[in-house]
Amino acid sequence: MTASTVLDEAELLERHGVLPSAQRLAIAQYVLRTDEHPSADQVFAKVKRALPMVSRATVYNTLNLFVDKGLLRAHVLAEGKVVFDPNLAPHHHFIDEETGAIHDVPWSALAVSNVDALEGFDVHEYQVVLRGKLK
Amino acid sequence: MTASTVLDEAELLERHGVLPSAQRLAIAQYVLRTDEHPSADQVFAKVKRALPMVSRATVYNTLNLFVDKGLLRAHVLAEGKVVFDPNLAPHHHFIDEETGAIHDVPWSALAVSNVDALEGFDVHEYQVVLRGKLK
DNA sequence: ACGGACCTTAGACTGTGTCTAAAGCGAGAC
DNA sequence: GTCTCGCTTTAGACACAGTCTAAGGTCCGT
Ligand SMILES: [Mn+2]
Ligand SMILES: [Mn+2]
Ligand SMILES: [Zn+2]
Ligand SMILES: [Zn+2]
Repeated sequence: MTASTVLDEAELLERHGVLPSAQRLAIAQYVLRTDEHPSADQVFAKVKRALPMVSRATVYNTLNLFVDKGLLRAHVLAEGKVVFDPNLAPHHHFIDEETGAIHDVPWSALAVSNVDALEGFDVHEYQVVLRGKLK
Repeated sequence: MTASTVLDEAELLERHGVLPSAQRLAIAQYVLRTDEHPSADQVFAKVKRALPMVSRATVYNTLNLFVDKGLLRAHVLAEGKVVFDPNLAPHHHFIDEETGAIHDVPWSALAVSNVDALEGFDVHEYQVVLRGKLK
């Protein structure tokens, strides 16, 4: 994986109009592959292990750039932090009330009816947000 | 309304185990009747008009107390602020992407199927969060 | 080499929410 | 009527997420 992974990440960034740099690649290699829904400061902590001199501002700038360029989505699902999600397909979220962990729920696992018929609202996107404990 | 409204609020607080004070009543009279989904600092701004000496700490303490006592629900629907909602019945939320305004969507307006059959998740509550523009 | 565009950096700054320590208040006890 | 004790309120300090600024670094094209 290693060498070809980095090349693939560079290509992916370029295809989305993002010039690859060492910092952007290090951030991409973690955040575009995780299923942890990390916050910006969690990304910062992870990336510092691979690239100790990276700055907090660069991590925030890069995550926001990735969102703008369509490489990542940002979600607000709990108090106090935005989380980043490389899963670009529509899906729902389950939040473990005991740990705060966020789990993806496939779009096909649930069905929401009547969205198009809602009076007065022109809905661009929606998701079901579920809370509970793991079974 | 006015005089009997205050009495009703005091009774409501007492029934939920909250000792009524002038500050708590002033906060209750706004936040338990609004449909604006205000943030704590929006509540603070409103309540200061009626009770100019009220402190920010009291507003935060009181809103959290109301949530603990089941008079209010707190929601995190956008970055950077918790909003408070006196509508205790299950319902969904539509967020106007242009203004950030939050609108209630009645539970009966949508139907979510298959929640109970989700593998691995013991769901305690859920809601649909919709974003778009007003029609 | 040089210039210029773009990127990264440290740290200051802002806004939301919590905590602390001291003062205020009010319903009984006397 | 005053005391007292628990509860409430207050101002401001504090903690943390996120943004901004100003300065310096990097990468190319010439
Ligand atoms: Mn952002
Ligand atoms: Mn809270
Ligand atoms: Zn997700
Ligand atoms: Zn609501």
